[in-house]
Amino acid sequence: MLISQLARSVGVDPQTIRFYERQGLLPSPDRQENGYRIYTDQHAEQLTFVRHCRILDLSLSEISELQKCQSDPHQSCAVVNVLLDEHVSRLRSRIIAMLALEEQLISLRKSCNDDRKVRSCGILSGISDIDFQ
Amino acid sequence: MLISQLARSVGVDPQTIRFYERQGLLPSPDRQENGYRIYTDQHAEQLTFVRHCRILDLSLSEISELQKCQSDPHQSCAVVNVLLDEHVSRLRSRIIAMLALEEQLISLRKSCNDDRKVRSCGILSGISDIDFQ
DNA sequence: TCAAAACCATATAGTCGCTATAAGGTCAAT
DNA sequence: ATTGACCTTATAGCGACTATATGGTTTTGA
Repeated sequence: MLISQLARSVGVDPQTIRFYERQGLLPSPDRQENGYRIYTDQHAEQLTFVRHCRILDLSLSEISELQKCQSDPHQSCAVVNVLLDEHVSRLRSRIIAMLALEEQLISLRKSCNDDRKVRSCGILSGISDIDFQ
Repeated sequence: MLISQLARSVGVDPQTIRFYERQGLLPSPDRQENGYRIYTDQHAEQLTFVRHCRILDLSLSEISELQKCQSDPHQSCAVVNVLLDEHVSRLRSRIIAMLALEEQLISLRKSCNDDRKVRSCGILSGISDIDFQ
């Protein structure tokens, strides 16, 4: 399969596939005589794994850690568990921060509901004054 | 006040101040004879405004829009309201996406609670199999 | 008095995960 | 023979900084 076929079947850009290859997330595939990359179903599976990880918002280096684990199936999977636990807890604190942020923004927004002039608009002065502790 | 004093008082890096100046978010201050930037309290206020906006996760170009509004106090503040409304709704959808993500991750994490070997670990296979619709 | 530490300046490169562009080679169909 | 759709590599751009290199200036203290 050529790169654009793989790309279509997984739903990414061909450039992204070459990028993953350069980053070491996908093995370099064999080439045709003309230099074109040829991919197998196994490549498609690996690419799908990477994409699923990205949808879970894992970083490329986290993905590369997981791949190292995959390549040694007798190793303990504690590493995987820890990685995922840390990821969840980072996500959790980002969500909490964003909820607090949303509250701030909504209360700021309430300080100017109607269409007045900037001079008396509560939002701009609110941004200056608000107490971010 | 010199750049590092301003930086300390607002809680940013001096480099960030120079960066904001280059981006047009802060006016170029006067210089001493030796070329050192000298800042006034007004600069400190402007920098604080920028930082507060950044804490609210507004982008630099959104901040620049707000500054344009500030500079014309007789203009209607509808622009400000719209900008904030859009920001809140973007934030809202990011939060919703992240909550969904968290749920995915937590259920994935449950598929391997104990310290087995990678071969039978539910997480790695779960990532490959899970149905992202 | 002289040297080290602590400032200041500019310019440039790196971060992350792509995405876009340029410049060119290959291949099938018209 | 040429068009169009592919393929290749290399390089630059995004956003919001942060780090590094290189050099000038000022202050501190032994």
